[in-house]
Amino acid sequence: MKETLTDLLNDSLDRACRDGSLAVKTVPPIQLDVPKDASFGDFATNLAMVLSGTVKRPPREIAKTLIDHISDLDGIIARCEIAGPGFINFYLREDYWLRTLKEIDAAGEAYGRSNLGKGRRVLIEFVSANPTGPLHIGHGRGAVVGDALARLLEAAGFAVHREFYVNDAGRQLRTLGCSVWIRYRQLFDGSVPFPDEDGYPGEYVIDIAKALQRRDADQYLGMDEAEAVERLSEFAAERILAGIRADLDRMEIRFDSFFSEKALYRDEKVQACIAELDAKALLFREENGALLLRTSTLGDDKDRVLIKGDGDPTYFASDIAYHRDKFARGFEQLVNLWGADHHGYVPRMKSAVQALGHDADALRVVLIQMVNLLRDGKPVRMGKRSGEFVTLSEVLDEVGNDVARYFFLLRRSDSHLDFDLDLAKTQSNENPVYYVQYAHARICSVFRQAEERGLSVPAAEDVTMERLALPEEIDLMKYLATFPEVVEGAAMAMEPHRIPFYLQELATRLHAYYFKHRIISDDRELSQARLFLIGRVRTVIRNGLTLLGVSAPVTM
RNA sequence: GCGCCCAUAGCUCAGCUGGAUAGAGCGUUGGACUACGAAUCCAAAGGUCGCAGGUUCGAAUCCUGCUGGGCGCGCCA
Repeated sequence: MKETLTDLLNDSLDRACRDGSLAVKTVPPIQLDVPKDASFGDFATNLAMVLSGTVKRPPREIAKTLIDHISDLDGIIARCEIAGPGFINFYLREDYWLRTLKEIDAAGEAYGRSNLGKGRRVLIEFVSANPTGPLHIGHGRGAVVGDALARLLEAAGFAVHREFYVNDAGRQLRTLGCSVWIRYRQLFDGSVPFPDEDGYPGEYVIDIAKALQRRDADQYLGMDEAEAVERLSEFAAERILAGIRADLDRMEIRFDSFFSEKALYRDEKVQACIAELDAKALLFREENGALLLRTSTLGDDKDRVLIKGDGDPTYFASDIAYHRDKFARGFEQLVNLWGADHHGYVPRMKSAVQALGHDADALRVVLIQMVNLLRDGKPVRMGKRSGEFVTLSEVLDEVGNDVARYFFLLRRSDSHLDFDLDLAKTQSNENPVYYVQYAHARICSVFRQAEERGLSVPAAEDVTMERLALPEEIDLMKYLATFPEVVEGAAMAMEPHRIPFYLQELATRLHAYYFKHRIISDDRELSQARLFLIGRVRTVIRNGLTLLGVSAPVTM
């Protein structure tokens, strides 16, 4: 309906220009807002104020002209008012909102979806945790936000591909191999020392060594160290990756592909990428033999090394090759979720994207800030190398998937998050998760009640919807009508947290309505109308929760 | 030293591309179940939107400077 009004305004502006009442050369984008204060109408526009600069006439006068030129053929506007410095406030006919209910009824699960993305292919890369240890809570946040974002983009009409980048080529993996190697030998000879630095001390490494011993006994002991470390690191990475997949599976996060860094080298894609950049004359060599990319001309602070003086490629080189491959696979828009501590890497990667011949905006990076795990109000220490971190799977054991997901999605992803384990575990009103779920369960309960009393809800066209005229009812309908815009906005801004906020507000309105008015009464016609209304609320809550990957329970 | 992010109620945070009297949850205080689930609802108290300038019809939002906090600045990954 926002579009309908926008059209009406555009039309009015057009008409006013033609008959000479307004001299506007360039039409500004029309902005329509839902005012915070309901007394300012259902929608308001600042159009007159925006125009007053170019037209050189007082805003209120322009507003008057615009209103006079509106032709509301469908009769959706009850009245318009000029307010304050020159706002035009629109008051829609109340029965107009009944259309929203029919719309939701007709669309069902599809209500809120749009074709904004026009099927454009998007690759969203997230988690991408190194296969050197189990996922921790920070990874969990990235995983959940990435998944919700993917769902949002799908809802907005994009063709989304979810990818996990596996860093299986770097030094970290070798370090892991060494750690397992030492733990493995310790199983046979307790005097073998574990290094103070440069190793993964975690308990899970010992488990891996034991598993290796169970499978292959002592067959690595006599092996050449380099070869043993190589084979052990592979074994360990596979095993850890399997654990990561199990965690993701548990959160119902599925990837379309796992992309191996090692494969980039194996398939000589890094070399091909460097050759392409070289052909574009974007590379230069320094005295010591290092090869650099001229990123400084593309928005980065300085030029970056692709091949080191010793001949080895940098991580940056393989990363460029990786992104080149993403484009080569036909994705027009790339979305990366990175830990916020990598923010300095963003301009570098964007300049690389430009070097490959794409627009800098073809890559969008969503930064995920740190998570502080709190227990008893105190932060739980989680040194990466201390080995005593709390794993994601332990957190899931404690609080469950719904709660974990909701907590992660409750804040903007680029701000710090305190994850309060005690709060997350309380099954009470202090826990925000249940508020929305309860609204859904409550509606389901009313429907069960209705059924018991032999009350069924007829098809939309047989419901006497005009019986819905209470302020709380109109209010609910208006709010339901904004859901598609909220989804679109959240998708385009890549801010999933807007959805929980919307749902919370919707639940508030539902609870308030429920408390004040009876749904089921002796008035059969009224009862059916009200059931129809809360049925649509249920649809929207369910659709919203689905976008978050949180369940919508029928009972609690 | 340079760069990025943040600063809003006692606490945790929203505030949609600048819009009208800055919102929510928790906490505090006081109310509401013989009717559809009280995991709920209603009400009150609580703010110099870090500070100082600037841009304009209009600024929590944009610009500059400052203060305070987080994080980056490898031929590491």
